[in-house]
Amino acid sequence: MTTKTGNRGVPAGYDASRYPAFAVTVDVVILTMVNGELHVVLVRRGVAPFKGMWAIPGGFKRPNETLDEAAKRELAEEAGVDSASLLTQFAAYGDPGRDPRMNVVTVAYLAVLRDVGDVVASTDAAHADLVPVSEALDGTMELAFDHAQIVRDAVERVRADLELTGIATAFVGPTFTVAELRGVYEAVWGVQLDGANFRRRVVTESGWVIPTGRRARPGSTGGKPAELFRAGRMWRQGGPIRYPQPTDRGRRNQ
Amino acid sequence: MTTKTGNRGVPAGYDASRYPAFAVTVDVVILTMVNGELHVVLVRRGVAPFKGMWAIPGGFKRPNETLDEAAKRELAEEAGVDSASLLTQFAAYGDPGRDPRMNVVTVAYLAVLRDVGDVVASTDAAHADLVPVSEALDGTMELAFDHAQIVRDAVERVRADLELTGIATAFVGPTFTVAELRGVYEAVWGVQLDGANFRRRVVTESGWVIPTGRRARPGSTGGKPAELFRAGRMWRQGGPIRYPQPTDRGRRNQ
DNA sequence: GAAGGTTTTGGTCACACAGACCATAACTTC
DNA sequence: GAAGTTATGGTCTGTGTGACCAAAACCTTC
Repeated sequence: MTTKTGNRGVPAGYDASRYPAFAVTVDVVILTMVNGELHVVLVRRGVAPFKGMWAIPGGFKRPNETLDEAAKRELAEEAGVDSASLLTQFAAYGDPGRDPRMNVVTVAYLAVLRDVGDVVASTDAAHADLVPVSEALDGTMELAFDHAQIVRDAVERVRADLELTGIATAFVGPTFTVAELRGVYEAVWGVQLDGANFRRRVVTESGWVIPTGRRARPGSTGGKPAELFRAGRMWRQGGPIRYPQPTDRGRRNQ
Repeated sequence: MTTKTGNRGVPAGYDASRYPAFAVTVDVVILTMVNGELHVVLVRRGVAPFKGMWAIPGGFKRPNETLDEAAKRELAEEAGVDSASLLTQFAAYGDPGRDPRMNVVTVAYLAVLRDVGDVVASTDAAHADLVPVSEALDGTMELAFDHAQIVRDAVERVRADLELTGIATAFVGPTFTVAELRGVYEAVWGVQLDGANFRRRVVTESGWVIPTGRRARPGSTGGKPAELFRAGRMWRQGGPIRYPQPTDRGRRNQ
């Protein structure tokens, strides 16, 4: 490895100080399902700039870590989460002036958590909060930097990945009911799916869900107790559900 | 905009020099169709490190330009291309040691060109070359930095985008034949598609292709001259062709 | 404990679509 | 002309999807 002190083998034109220096940050959009609605983890900024405004967790990348490692570290430090079901990079932002202090290029990650009822409580800083994405993006909440755009892009990514990857299973626990899984699709896409058709798709074709034999306790509103499943291997190669195409056929109840 | 000299409004903790400095580069994977095969534009590095090896075009981001602008500039400077049909960011790479000189984070872009028969000739540096991606990735060509992985990721992205976006039309000219368009899918996916079924899909349903009334001159091998089409508006909302699902039904000729 | 409401879960039906497969038209070269 | 090649239009069949119905198994309330 060539060190900065020794110039051997490196021509004179390659003086590192000649090239513009940037700070590189990693920001993590943490999404999860709460009460059948998509939520995002936001923190309150305690320092300028944008002091007191909401922001997504993030921080500076260190020279000796990869981008993925930095994202994992920030996830743990700022949101108090040890391991997410899913952590993927999805975009980079580098507009001049996006940070008033200096030139900052940020790499954005998408994290999906399951069952984060205690995340808000467990974070030691106690400044992290779960906010519905609808509220975070409807303009009433002012987000720091270009974080509103970053959250928008993350949600857009999830919507697309729902068809292409097994990201839906990252929103639910290790065991789950069919209705729970369907709720993920309905919340992220903002649609209503037929429960019977959804079940047929994932439970009839083998490989998507594996029955555990146990049943979930019905909610306070009653109903037949649902079977509990584990995620199968097929989720590695995509998702079983496609975004519903509007048909002009039977639209009886409308 | 806050300058580095004045510290007004910024707390003492925010000394920019305290945070690790990175160089930020933008690299562009330029893909195009040549002779029914997917090709990538590579340049020979004239300077260390990796002098003499192949690399994808790229360069340092300037502080006063956005990432998208930097990509457009590099596309013009290094490959001699004024405007690509498509230029999208798709990943960022920041592993420590990926550049032996210093800490470099690179943002990778995917560019798709149509009709680049003269690109290689027109580039003033005359060091750009069109290489089949199969050759670029089969291990015989040594690519600088982590550029082999970047090209792999770009191709993977194109494969997925073929179903989701109108990226297929970026590979063909402003007017094209159905067979030309089908060739894009066959080359990128590495599959054989039935010509009749493909035509029915894109030409029967309106909005995908618009007939121009003209016909293309048949190739030297003969055949009925094909109709020339323009791309319709539907490509904005996705692609009409899905990756073929292997069926176990009629496999007569095999 | 009976009644009514709710959720799960299994089934049917019809339509659209995708893939396989001809068949014909319109060009090329030999 | 004859033979080969490509484009283009058509048919057919199995599969999948969406809409819908109905029974099963729980809850709460009277």
